[in-house]
Amino acid sequence: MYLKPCSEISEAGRAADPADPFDETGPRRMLQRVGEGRHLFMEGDEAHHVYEVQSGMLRLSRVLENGRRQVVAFGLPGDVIGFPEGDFHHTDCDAISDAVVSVHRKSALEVCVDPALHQRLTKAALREICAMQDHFMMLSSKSAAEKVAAFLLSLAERIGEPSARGLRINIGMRRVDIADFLGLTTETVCRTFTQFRVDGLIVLETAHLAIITDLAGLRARAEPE
Amino acid sequence: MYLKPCSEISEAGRAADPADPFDETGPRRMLQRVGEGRHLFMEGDEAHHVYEVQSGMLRLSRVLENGRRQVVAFGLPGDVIGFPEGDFHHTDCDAISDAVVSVHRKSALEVCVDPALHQRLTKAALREICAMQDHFMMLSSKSAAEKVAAFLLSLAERIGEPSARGLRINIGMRRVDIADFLGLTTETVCRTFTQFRVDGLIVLETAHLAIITDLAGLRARAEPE
DNA sequence: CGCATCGTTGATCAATTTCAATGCCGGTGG
DNA sequence: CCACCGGCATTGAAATTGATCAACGATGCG
Repeated sequence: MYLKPCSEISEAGRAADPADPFDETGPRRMLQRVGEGRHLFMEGDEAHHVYEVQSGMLRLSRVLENGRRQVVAFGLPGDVIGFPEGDFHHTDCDAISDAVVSVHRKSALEVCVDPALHQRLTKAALREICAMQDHFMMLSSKSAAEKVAAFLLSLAERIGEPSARGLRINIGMRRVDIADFLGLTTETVCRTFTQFRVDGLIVLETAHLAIITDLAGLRARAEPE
Repeated sequence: MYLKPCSEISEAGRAADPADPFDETGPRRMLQRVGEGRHLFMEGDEAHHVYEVQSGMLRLSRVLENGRRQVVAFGLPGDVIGFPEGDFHHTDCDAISDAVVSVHRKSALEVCVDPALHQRLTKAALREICAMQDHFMMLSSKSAAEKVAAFLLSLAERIGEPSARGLRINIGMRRVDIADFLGLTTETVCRTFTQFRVDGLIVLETAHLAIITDLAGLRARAEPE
């Protein structure tokens, strides 16, 4: 069982209501903290806001009745999350690590009272569509090695930091999140990490701190043959 | 090889330029025909328009260098397709069957000169995001049977017509399209159709005309266990 | 009628899932 | 301070599934 049933989480697991966000830079910038493990919203919730991730990492996922889970996306700083469909959210969203998001009324997507914000959100929606198409390519990649390599590379592109030994990645999510994101099992993700490690493509300082030591080699693994 | 290389298609495979669409109901409604097999746009093309499908069926896909293909979505009547990212299209789009689309300037997504249209397109973009999340669930479904069942059900929901023997579906796309949409091979799609047929869930009048004779049974196959 | 394209079926094989056990680490309480 | 516990990561062996390779059938078109 990946997630507790909704009833158990109830209000306890929720982040504080955005009605009382802490406010850093004036009314234009309503911020909200989301503690690790807390839900920002859940599938079926009425959608009042969209969110821009400022810091931390969030996880967007859908859960099937039987407990199977698909991680739809990870929300990293700069991402806009919580695009509604109709008046409801269609995914769960919870924080993998303590996060701060800025809150915008959903209506900012529809009407042009704040043209700059509106355009930013619209562009984000289009970027999201494109990113999801990229994700399709990852999901349909036939082999586990291709998926995991592509995943690491996309993560490196977003949050990789150059270091002495190579590109350093702070992998915030757990193996099961990666597995559910890529349509694999945790075991397969693990084995693939190990394979990359013994092949000298990456170094795992800890399970969540990876260094890409052979970028070209990893890129090669992201493609067939 | 699924698709001819770009060079072979060149301009010959393209639909007529939208600069000269036929016009049925005045300037607000610029229509464009896309003959079967013709491309509406290709990955990397500069994006000037977005399109609303009026009739026919289109296919949105991405092709990897090695010829592997992922069908990102099918464009059915009512769908809006061609959402750009930056100034470019990030998928190919071609017609599976003769299609008619109405053409809107890309800018209609950004500025609110025509609020009704703008809102319609924005809603379509959000719907698209949600639909892609549904597609993720299908792609990550572990078994081929689940994928194909879910695919048939979603198709039935969109274009199914009640008939004496059950819900009738005109499957416009070929097996290879379904396979590339679901991350399977044509052989596996075939075998799964056959399995559903011998199990009495569907009847195949022709390869492209299916009737769901046991909706509940098919729904059961779309889920694990 | 023959060719080309697509759909179907069969047999084999490789890959990943599954099931199971062990290791690792941080937190907690005696 | 140390032992224990729970969650997560890792590894191993077996079982299942879908890909692959190959052949054949159906259908439409010149």
